[in-house]
Amino acid sequence: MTNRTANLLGVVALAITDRIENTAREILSHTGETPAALVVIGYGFGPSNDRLRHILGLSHPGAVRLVDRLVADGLVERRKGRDKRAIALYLTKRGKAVREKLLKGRLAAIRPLLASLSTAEEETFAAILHKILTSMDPTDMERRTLCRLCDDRVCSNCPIPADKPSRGEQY
Amino acid sequence: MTNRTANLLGVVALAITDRIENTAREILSHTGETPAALVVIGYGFGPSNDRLRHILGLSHPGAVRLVDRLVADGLVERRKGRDKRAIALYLTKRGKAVREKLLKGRLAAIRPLLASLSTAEEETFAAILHKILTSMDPTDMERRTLCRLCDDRVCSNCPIPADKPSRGEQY
DNA sequence: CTTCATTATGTGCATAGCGCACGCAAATTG
DNA sequence: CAATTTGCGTGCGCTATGCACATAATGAAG
Repeated sequence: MTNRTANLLGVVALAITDRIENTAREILSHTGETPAALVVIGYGFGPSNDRLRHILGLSHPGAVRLVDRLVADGLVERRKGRDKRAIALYLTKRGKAVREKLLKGRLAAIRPLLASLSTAEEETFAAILHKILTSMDPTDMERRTLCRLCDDRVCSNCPIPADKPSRGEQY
Repeated sequence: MTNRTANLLGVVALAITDRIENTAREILSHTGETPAALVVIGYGFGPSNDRLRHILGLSHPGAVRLVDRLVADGLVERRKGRDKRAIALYLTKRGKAVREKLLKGRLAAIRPLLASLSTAEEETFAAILHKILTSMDPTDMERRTLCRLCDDRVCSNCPIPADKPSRGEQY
């Protein structure tokens, strides 16, 4: 029984990530974790390479090269970090614009799947999804990983990072 | 409002595909569409290269090379198709065993996320997921794509291919 | 305040997965 | 039976990524 539900959830999850990836590919000319990097950097806390790498689940060199690509595209800047060795990553104007498109495209890719639900059903659905996410109880770093594609502006009462480590500058 | 639900769904979808991919990576030493290929071929209808390629959303050469890898690993056999040019793909004994692990691993990766739900909640959740899938109304080929990781044995009343083209030999 | 470990970045090199352009054999069509 | 289409495979290249290594800055210990 639970297996049947799990299978259905797996199908929906696959359908959604397929759609999100396709949308991202049309907006950005990079795949893999690159779109996620743009979203994460765009939160504006100036992550170091190492921070980014952990959030994206990449190796250290992998993250360096990923940032290389984004810098080459004029989407990301490497600024000075709090150390002379550490860097701080920020989006350029163009980077912010692309990030915006990615976030909007992601939601637009998902929304049609909710169209067939009544308002009540959608509320129920959202409540269950919220419960699932709450039950995952991830560490702070894992939260960042989970939300690496999130549009935090639409995520009111977010079970993940909205209510978490100071949105200000560090973490 | 719908955006919030969409965002929550996006997070859950990402979490699940992450988990599924991680599980698959531990079982198989290949990534990308390779696990899906094993599942699809394992349905036993002897797909041609071209059929497989469409289901997986790959280019033609991409599918050829993917099959090359699986053949090299002793997981897949190229048999004669209905033409002298077409081939028919089948799993070897080892291929079937690996496929089994993949399917079990996938469900095991998803199941924990449902653990916090009550029986009633899970039923409601399954009903909504079912409704979403039904509303997608995909073509036959798209169904196969959606279900390219499915364990059809647990998919009773499946909105996708269980109730579709003859499970027998062709399609 | 020198020395050593740690932290943070970057580079050379290699690999996996995939696409494009092409070639060729078999089938189909007119 | 010529012309087109279908189906498979190959040469070549590219993107995203990892491993091993190099190097600079920081911090801790004597």
